[in-house]
Amino acid sequence: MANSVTLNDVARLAGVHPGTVSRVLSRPELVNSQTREKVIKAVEETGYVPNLAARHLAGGKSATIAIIVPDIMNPFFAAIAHSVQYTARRSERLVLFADCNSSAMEEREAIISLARNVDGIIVCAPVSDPNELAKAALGVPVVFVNSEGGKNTSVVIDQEAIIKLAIEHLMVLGHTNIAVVSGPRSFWSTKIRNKVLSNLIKSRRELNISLLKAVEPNFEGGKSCAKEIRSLRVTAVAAFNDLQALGVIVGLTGFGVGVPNEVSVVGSDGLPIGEIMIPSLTSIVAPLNRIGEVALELMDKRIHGESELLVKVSPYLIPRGSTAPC
Amino acid sequence: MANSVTLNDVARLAGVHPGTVSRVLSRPELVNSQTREKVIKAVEETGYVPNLAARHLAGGKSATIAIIVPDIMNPFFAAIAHSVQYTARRSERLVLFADCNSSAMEEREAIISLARNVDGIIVCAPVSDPNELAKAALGVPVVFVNSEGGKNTSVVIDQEAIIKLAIEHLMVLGHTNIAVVSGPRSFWSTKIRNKVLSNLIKSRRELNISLLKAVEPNFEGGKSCAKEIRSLRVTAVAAFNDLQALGVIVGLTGFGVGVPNEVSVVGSDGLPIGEIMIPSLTSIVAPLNRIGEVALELMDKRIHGESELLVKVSPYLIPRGSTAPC
DNA sequence: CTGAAAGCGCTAACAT
DNA sequence: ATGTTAGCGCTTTCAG
Repeated sequence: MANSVTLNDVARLAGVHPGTVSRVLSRPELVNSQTREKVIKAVEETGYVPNLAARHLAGGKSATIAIIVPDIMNPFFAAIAHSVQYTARRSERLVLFADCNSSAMEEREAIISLARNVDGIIVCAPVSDPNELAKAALGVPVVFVNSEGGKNTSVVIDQEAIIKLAIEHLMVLGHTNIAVVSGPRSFWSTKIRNKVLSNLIKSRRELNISLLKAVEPNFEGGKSCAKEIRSLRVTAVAAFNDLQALGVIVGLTGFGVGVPNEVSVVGSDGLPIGEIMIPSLTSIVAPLNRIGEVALELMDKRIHGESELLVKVSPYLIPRGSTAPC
Repeated sequence: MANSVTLNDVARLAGVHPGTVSRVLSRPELVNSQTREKVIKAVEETGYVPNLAARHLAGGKSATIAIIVPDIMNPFFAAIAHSVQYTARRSERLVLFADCNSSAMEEREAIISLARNVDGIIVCAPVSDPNELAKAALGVPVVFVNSEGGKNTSVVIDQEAIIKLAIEHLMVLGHTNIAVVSGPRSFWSTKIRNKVLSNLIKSRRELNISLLKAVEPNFEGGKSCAKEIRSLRVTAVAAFNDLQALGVIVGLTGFGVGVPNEVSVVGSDGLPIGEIMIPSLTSIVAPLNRIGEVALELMDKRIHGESELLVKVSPYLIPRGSTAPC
């Protein structure tokens, strides 16, 4: 489309062969500095922008990566998408994005239609089996976020640390009767957390931890637990994530249970909303802006044949208004 | 990359010429039904997925569009991005996404680097001059969301309706002393709304509307207005958007001013958070899921040479807990 | 209705 | 250090 300037136009203007222009753009050190200057000048004068399709076809690299998220409206994934796009731009790569509506089918379709057209795919919190997804990518590097296992490459938020930080924080405040709200059974993170919790329950007999049934990791899910939490007579709750924590707080408040006066609540993710709600939310912050960086590093390593399979990023706790001494 | 199946492979398997396979894929009606069946079978057996780069190069269409947003973490834009991507997928188009951090420079750079590689660009709430941006796109169709003017194609949320719905709702509740919080001066929507407001102030002498100074369209911006609002002794506030409304409510509450008992607050955008906060937020809902649809329709029309320049989508009011009779 | 052939804009060997 | 050449995988004329 449009009156686009091609590499040939630049070559003509600079009085060199197209191959030379290509070289200046990809490996300038191979070109005589005078020639290089001429070419660069011509590029600037013409406003030349490379045609990625042609590059892809000729060179085998698309300079494009894809990110697949279950739901871009979820601030957790929006933050990851932001981080991926920010990092990709620094290395002059474009980002294709697909929102699969938490549907396994759409996720699979997205992988298939993207694989041939990108240099790598980042899949956030996959809803289908990662091994299957990796297979569907037909050799294109896939990096998973918050998922782990098989021969896959992953960057995950350290789930064990999340649990430990939350429980420890509550213990320091004197809480021993604690309810833990569970995320969906299908989530990788839920599985890990539940494992860690059962160990904790065994090893720390002074604690009385009630693991609640699995609910959706959102406001409604949290709110739906409020009744059970009240009847449990615990003094503290650790929610699966911030949205759920918010639901728990609203639910408890609705039953006349004060937060943090009567019950302390700790969330997870460190979403911006936790800062502004009342009470503000104590949360285990996941450094989401690092996820994109790490994911792209891992992708590059995989492209170059390395095989660092797993990076855990460490969360940290921000104490705020929703937790108080027992 | 990978052991990808090409169109030639399919042709060989089906025992036809590659050109025929291409035809089956693009204009099946031109092909004998028996041949077509053979080809389709071969496509399925091989799991052939077209190489978009090659298609783009040969056919001039990339089957890819781009969306540029100021900030994907803002749920308003996340919703639009979701809608665009959902619509694009139905017509088998991929979506490149760029988050320009509300920076005019990054916005411009994004347009330039994307233009050559997509069939069209959607720019949400442009921070730089739309005419300049359209020029930078070098003939690639650009559709603006919430921006208007020049010869550009836009889809906008009817700003006049937003103001009128908000004010009318408050009037019906008996409010006559109303503060209106303003968005950033640079926003197209701010300009429109302020114009509508000054007309309203002139024509409705029974109303006492105070137009507050411009603040950021987020929680902090809203909160920073609370003091002035209190001193104004109004009974109602119309915020620029929901995030701001939330800030106003938190700020007022902090000063001991009850919402909605003493002051009613109405927001705009209809974000999910308005539903769950306490009090829940009366808001002017923008049908964001329609934006993507409309934007892509307009883009297609522009590609086919039509020139429908502007579509306004209509917002509607959802009354909730943050507004009450005066 | 289908085969043949040219070429989209670029890169990467190879040749000089 | 630069020019030359042969495609990358596909669409699209043009013939037949």
